[in-house]
Amino acid sequence: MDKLQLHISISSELYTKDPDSSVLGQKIVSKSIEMINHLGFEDFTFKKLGLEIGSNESSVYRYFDSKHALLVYLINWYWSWIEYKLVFATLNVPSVEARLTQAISILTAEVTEDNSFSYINEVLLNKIIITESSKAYHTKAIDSENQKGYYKTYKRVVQRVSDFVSEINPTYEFPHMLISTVIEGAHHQRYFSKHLPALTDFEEGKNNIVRFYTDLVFNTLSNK
Amino acid sequence: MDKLQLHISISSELYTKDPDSSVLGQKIVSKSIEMINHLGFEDFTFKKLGLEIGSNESSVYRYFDSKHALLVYLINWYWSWIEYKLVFATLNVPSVEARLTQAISILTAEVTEDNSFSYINEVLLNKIIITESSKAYHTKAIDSENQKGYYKTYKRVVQRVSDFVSEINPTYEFPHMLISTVIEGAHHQRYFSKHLPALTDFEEGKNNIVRFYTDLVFNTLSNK
DNA sequence: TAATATTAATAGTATTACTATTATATTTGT
DNA sequence: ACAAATATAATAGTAATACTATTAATATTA
Repeated sequence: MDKLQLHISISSELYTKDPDSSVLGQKIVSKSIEMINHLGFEDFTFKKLGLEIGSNESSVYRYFDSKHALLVYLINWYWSWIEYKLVFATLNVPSVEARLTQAISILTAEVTEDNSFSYINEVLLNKIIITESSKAYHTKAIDSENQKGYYKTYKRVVQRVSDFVSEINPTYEFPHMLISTVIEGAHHQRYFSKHLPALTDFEEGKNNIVRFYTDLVFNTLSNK
Repeated sequence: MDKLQLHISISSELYTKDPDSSVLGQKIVSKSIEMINHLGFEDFTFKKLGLEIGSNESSVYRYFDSKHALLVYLINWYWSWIEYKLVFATLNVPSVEARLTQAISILTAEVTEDNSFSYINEVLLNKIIITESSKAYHTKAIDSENQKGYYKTYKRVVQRVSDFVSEINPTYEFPHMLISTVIEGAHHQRYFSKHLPALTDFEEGKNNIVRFYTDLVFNTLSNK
């Protein structure tokens, strides 16, 4: 899939004006990914973004209602991209076990290469998901936003992988818990490995996070 | 432990003036727990707090440098309290397996009663931990704050329970990952059950979250 | 070319997260 | 009992944030 000109389409509730439809919009998305990484979401502002892209704060507001809305957009882009990778990687794999193994790897591995089929840097976006995404849904407005479909892409990914789990063990009670635990857990472990290593058993180059969650899932499904 | 006049002591880096040392300080802590629950951390301000406790914004600042510092204080109070419960519940339990079962239950169960041995409402505090605590450590200042000991209570709790894991299976590679996955996971599942139920298999009254994580841990430790 | 849409620039607002200063209580040591 | 020290309240102020509104300039398209 490396040089494929893939187009991720994002549903229209997630922006005011489609950022994919203009050069300015693409610059907004592309530069905001860099800046959120660099400054952290709290210190990132539309004013600073406008300055960096040689444009104006008010121009950014025509694409996104708020910086929260921009973060939600980025998160949905990310999960659409993961969903694409998931579908692609499991398309012609006959064994469910192998499909689930692939899926867990995609969900828990660090993103190390920017596939550069677009103006979006997936390596940096993965870092944003790890460090900032929880701020998007830990909000008082969660319920109304959920109704508007702000989190549907994420939910669809969880459902898709939970289906593999249920196919392997149809009587297993907690497929969604298992997969959401794996996804959120892996993100936490990657963050902890850099900042709170006492909470982790991460070791460079040993693929511990992917191994840990893969074993966790298959032990859980095989046992009892 | 119900009516015990337990005193949780919080190390002095975590406040400017010890809130436990005055009526005003206690009111600050007590009221801020209510208000953060009610408003969410973003909309909670020291100005609003001052108003509610019939005092002044600037008075609050003498106890805590910032609202971030107050959140960190509350988180440490919570984990000190959990640590106390952990020690108490496993004190005279001879079997490690039973100690670990107890520990997982304490870490993953919902807090439903305010033990009222102090001015702190543990039920509300548990809700703050679930919805707001990730905002405390997903910060650009994490590394310097970690060095100052802002997260040591949490790390100590993880270590304590990881020790049970290692005692049961000394060759198991990932005791810290396992326990931090359980803790963070359980908090996520409780939040999802209320706001994003598609990510969960929660059912009222069936104790699914505690059961799920207990099974996860013991399957992982017994297998292979 | 005119109409339309897009973008840039400017200005303004309420609120936030503080800091600094001073006045007034309250506590404490002798 | 009284002065000294300390704690608190009140007021004012600041730079920055997260926007909104308006107008002007520039592209695009019909």
